[in-house]
Amino acid sequence: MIQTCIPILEVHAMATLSKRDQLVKTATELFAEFGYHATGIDKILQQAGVSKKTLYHHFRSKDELILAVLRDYDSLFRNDFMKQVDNEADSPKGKLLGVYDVAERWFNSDDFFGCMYIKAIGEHSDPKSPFRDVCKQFKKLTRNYLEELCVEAGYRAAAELADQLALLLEGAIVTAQVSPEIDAARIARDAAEIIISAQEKKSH
Amino acid sequence: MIQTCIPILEVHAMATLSKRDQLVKTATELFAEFGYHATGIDKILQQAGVSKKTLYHHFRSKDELILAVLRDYDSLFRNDFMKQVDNEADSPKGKLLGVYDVAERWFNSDDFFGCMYIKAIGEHSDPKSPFRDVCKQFKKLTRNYLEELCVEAGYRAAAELADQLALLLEGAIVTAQVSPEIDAARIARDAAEIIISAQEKKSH
DNA sequence: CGCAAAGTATACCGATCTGTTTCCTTTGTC
DNA sequence: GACAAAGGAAACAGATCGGTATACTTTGCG
Repeated sequence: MIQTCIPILEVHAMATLSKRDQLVKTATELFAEFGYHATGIDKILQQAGVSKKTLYHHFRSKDELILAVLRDYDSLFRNDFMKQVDNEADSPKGKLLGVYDVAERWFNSDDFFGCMYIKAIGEHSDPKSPFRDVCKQFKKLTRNYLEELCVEAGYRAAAELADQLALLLEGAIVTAQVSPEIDAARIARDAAEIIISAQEKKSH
Repeated sequence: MIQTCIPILEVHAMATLSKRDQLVKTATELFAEFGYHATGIDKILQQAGVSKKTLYHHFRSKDELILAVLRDYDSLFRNDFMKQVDNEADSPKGKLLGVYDVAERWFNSDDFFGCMYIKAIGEHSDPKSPFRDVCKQFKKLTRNYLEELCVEAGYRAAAELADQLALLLEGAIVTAQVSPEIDAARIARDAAEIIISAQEKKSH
C-alpha cells in the first residue's frame, strides 16, 4: 500500500503493536493458560518474537511484567465485557441478565482458562503481594458495574443485589473452568433471575 | 508412659503419622498456601522432616504426590465439612443454610488460602491433566451433598437448587480468597435464603 | 541375634529459571 | 550522512528445579 498521508501512517502505527504491548499480550495469553510460575520468561520472549534485552528495557522484572499484564487486562476485559452486555439488551434488567449470556460466550471461547485474577491470587497468596490490590480492584469494579445496572433498573437494595449477582458470576467462572461440561452460566442466570424477581417484589 | 497393652500401642501408632502421611499433610499445607509450581520438593521435605529418598520411595514423582494430596484431601475435607454442617442445625433447611456458616468459619481460619482444586486446575489447565478428574470429582461430590440436603428438605427441584447453591458456595470461596474483607459467606447465605424461599413457594 | 526393609544425609545430574552482559544491527531524526 | 536510541542474538551467571545414586543408620520382626 502506498503511504499517501500522515494519518494513515499513524493509524497503521497504532494497529501494529509496540514491543511492549506485544510482550504484555503474549504474556497475558500464556499466563492465562499455563499460570504465572509455570510460564517462563523465555517462552514469552520466543512466542512474542522479542529479545530478552527488550523485555528488561520495558520491565524491571517478571513480577513487573505480571503487574502490567494484570493492569492492562483490567480495562481491556471490562470494556469489552460491558460493551457486549450493552448490545445484549436494552432494558436495565435485560442487561443484568445479559451479563450471564456474555459470560457463557466467554466460557465457550477457545481462550477461556478461568479468571486471571483468581489465578494470580492462587499463586501469590501473600496479602501484601503487589498483585493483591490489582485483583481486588478488578473484582470491585466488576461488582460496582453490576450495582450500576441494578440502580438503573430501579432496585432499592442495589448494593446487596450486586453483591449476590457478583458472587454468582464468580461461581460460574470457576465452575466453568473446573467442569466445562456444566452449563455454569445458565445456572447462574437462573439463580440471578430468582434473586432479581424477589427484589422486584420487595421494591413494590 | 508405660506401655501396658497392645491396643494402646496401636492407637499411638495410628496417632503418629506415617512418613507418607507426613509428606502428604505437609505438601497439602504448602501447596494450598503457595501453589503447586511455586512449592519445591526440597521445601516439602525440609518442613516434613523427611528425606528425599523416602519421598521417591512412596511416590514416583512430584505429580503423583500432588495427586495423592488431592485425593486424600477430598475425603478429609468433605468429611470434616459435613460433620460440621450436621452440628450446625437439626432441620434439613437449617443444615442447608448452615453450609455457609461453616464456610464462613473456614474462610476466617488462618490456613484458608482458597480452594485447592480450583488452584490445581488454575495451574494445570490441560483438560487431559490427571488432576482434572480429581478436581471435577470433588466439585461433583460437594454439589451432590447439597442435593441430598435439598432432597431431605423435600424440595421438588432439588437438582436445580443444588446447582445454584453450589455456584454460590464456589463464588463465596473465591471472593473470600481474593477479597478477605468482604463477608462472602454472609452474601452467599442471604442469596441462598432467597433462592430456597422461592423454591418453597413453588413446592406448595 | 540377624536380616531385610525403611529411613537419613548428602552429593550429584541435567535441565530450567530469572536476570545480566556483550557485541552487533536496525531505525528514526536532526 | 551522522549519531543516538532501540532492538536482536547469544553467551553467561547463580540459583533452583525434579530426580537419582551412594553410603550409612535405624527399625521391625521372626
